[in-house]
Amino acid sequence: MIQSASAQPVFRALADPTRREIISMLAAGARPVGDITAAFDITRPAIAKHLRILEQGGLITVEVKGRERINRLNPQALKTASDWLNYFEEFWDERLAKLKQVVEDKK
Amino acid sequence: MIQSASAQPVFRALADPTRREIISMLAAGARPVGDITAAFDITRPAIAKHLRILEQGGLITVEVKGRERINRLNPQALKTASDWLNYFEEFWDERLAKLKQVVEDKK
DNA sequence: TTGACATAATACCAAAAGGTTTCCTATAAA
DNA sequence: TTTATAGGAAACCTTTTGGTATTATGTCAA
Repeated sequence: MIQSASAQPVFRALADPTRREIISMLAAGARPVGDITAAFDITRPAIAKHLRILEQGGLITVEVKGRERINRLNPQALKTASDWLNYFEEFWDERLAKLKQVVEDKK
Repeated sequence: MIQSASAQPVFRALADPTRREIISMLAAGARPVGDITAAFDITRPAIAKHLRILEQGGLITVEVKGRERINRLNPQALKTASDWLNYFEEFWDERLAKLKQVVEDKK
């Protein structure tokens, strides 16, 4: 299969539940670091580390605005992971699997 | 959003590149531990650990057959991760985003 | 029944991950 | 022009991760 070269930082970013929650949060709108920190029980430096990993995976972009850093979801990066998984769609989708079977039987 | 309770072991399993390669390999057919080990540059115990993590994530099932352990892909588990990601589809799919815009404008 | 084979189990190690506290810097506001 | 606010940076700690080597176990085959 075509193994996307940039899949690793994306899957790495998605591996942590806190980071996935941050993604869900940012889907509702861009937020500064402080807002995000307020929604969790961990310290700001911990959130900052998660944000950096999300940024490395291309999942968020950061816009510096005065003394704030606005974190914005970049959903295109999620597509990288989705594409990888969807390659296996034929294996889990029964309809597709049966169609495949019919096609192969006709050969 | 509906946060699937079982998403964590799946995303955890997907986080490692070796494990994703194993998944790709098993998509072509079930394989015993030795076969999988032969395809990588790491030792059998290392592969065995990866397989256990894949099993914990529900991504593979294991069938003991004599002295062999046949590892079989369980693609349904991949769907768990895919579903999570597809929740955000509207954010990355321009067509959908525009449709959403039209619907919201009509309100 | 005696090897050879497929794999598990255990003990161990180094590095990475996830967190904390403390201190520093830049911007906004009084 | 102080002072409060938003956030970064560094140092440190503990647990998890990904790997190793070694030893043990059950099964097939000569």
